[in-house]
Amino acid sequence: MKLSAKGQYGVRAMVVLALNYRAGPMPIKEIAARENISSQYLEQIFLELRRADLISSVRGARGGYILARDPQEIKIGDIVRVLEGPIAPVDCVLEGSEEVCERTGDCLTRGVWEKLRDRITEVLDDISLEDMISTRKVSG
Amino acid sequence: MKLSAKGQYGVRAMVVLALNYRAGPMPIKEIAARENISSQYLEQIFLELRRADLISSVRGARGGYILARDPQEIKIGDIVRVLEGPIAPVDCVLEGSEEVCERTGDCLTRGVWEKLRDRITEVLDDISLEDMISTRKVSG
DNA sequence: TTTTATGTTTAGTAAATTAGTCGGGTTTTT
DNA sequence: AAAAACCCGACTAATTTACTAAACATAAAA
Repeated sequence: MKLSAKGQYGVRAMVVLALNYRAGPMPIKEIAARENISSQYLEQIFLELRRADLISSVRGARGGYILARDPQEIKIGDIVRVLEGPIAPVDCVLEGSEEVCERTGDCLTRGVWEKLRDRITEVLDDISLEDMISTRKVSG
Repeated sequence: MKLSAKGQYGVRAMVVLALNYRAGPMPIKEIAARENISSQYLEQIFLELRRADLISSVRGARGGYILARDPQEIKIGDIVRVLEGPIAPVDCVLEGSEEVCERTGDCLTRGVWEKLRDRITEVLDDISLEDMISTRKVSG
């Protein structure tokens, strides 16, 4: 039930981009230094985020990365799904796919995992980057 | 954000014990066969669950395992914590410990993870084994 | 136009974790 | 005594994680 370092790094880096939004592209090295992340590892993360159209890149000198859209349009869930895959506590309740295991029908555990998945999704899809940078404390 | 196989196996095995509650001890091999789990791996899992006082064992011929208390007294969260450790999407918001990272105060991501941890905890601590075996569908 | 700053991409890899297996115990009941 | 069950430590193969290396492509500035 843990987010991987990759997911955490991704969210932190996206928050930095959100803080820098409208100030032009920000080079990966600057973000990596600020957040104490290996810049080469962050490159790989940004590659995935770019392919998912959450950020866009500007090449060449004075280039860097920018959010692909406004901070309030990007939810934490969007970032997590790109970097960690579909949200689901167990594989048999993967979001999107209606795939089920052979024991469906008499599977007594499925209900809990679905409920858990839905609550996790609710939280992650409710909070945007804008929310994170505009409030010091997200109401519990 | 996935439960490990160990955690899933543990919950499934505990559900079987709940179904068998009051019918005397149930041998590990029977549970393992029924749930398609390696019985030697299940032994390791049961060892942890027993040490955590969630189940108790009866040795000798016709022995086996029984829930240590009533099914409604055992929450899914209890099982998950034993097998997966404290519930937390990221280490800096581990439940119980007030441990914080060096960036506390100006950490913008912390709030989301706390909220997420609390929602996960709510779900897992709300559902008991009794709930799982008495309802086919847990209301979403 | 050369230099340099930056992003792009593929490949590799060491450490950790996971998900078990193996092989023997010991204990208790029949 | 024998059978049925639990107890336990060591080992391991596969997978995942978290990077590193290195070369290349592109764009801007000098």
